Amino acid sequence: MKALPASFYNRPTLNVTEELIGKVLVHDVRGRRVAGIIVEVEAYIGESDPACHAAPGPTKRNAPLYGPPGRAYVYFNYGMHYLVNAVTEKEGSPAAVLIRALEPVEGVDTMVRRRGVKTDPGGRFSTASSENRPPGSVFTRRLCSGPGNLTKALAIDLRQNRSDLTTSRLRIEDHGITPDKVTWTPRVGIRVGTDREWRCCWAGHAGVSGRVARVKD
DNA sequence: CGTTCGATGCACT
DNA sequence: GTGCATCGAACGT
Repeated sequence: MKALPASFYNRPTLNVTEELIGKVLVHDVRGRRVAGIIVEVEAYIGESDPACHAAPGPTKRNAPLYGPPGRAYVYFNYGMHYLVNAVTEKEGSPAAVLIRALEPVEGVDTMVRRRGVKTDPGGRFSTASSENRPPGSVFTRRLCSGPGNLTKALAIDLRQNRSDLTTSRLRIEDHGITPDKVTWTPRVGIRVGTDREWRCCWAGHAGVSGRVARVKD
């Protein structure tokens, strides 16, 4: 399956944001392919967006945001989580799309092991009914739900920062999957820039993360 | 169902 | 020293 070309990312970020829903994030580690359908993302656009890491201007950490589109921007947060973004727009225009949730489709056993969760058939990581999923896939709906959870399941860390999503073992592919409908809401887990409705979800999808917007003072 | 809170490390002021 | 683009356990209703 072919990865999306750089031209896909070299466009207005909100267009890329919406069209990433249904695409497939893949990580190949030592020949072990693990993948999930993207069902929830958020846009972070430019130095004028107070929630974007580019808001303070260029720094060592946010440098990938200023780089070429189609690269990964991975950073470490809260002392324990890695978060992965796809860099968008032309070089010099700092913007990216945060990947917040996946529906697991390949390497579920590997994801379960990396997450360290128990596969309790009756519990919260159990299979769930879902339409629009490839036949035969096991849908463990919480396995890759949340930006910190999915990087753990896919073994994404700072080694993948600046990886080329069009050619490297961390890639985003088009499998011809399209959501029936997407929903735009305010972004989640931030204290500033909550007025922008730049979170895009596969409407009604069970894999969307359960986090709620924080109340502003 | 809801809210609160501790874990944990680093970039940035 | 402060504040995170989080998570899940532990509580309250």
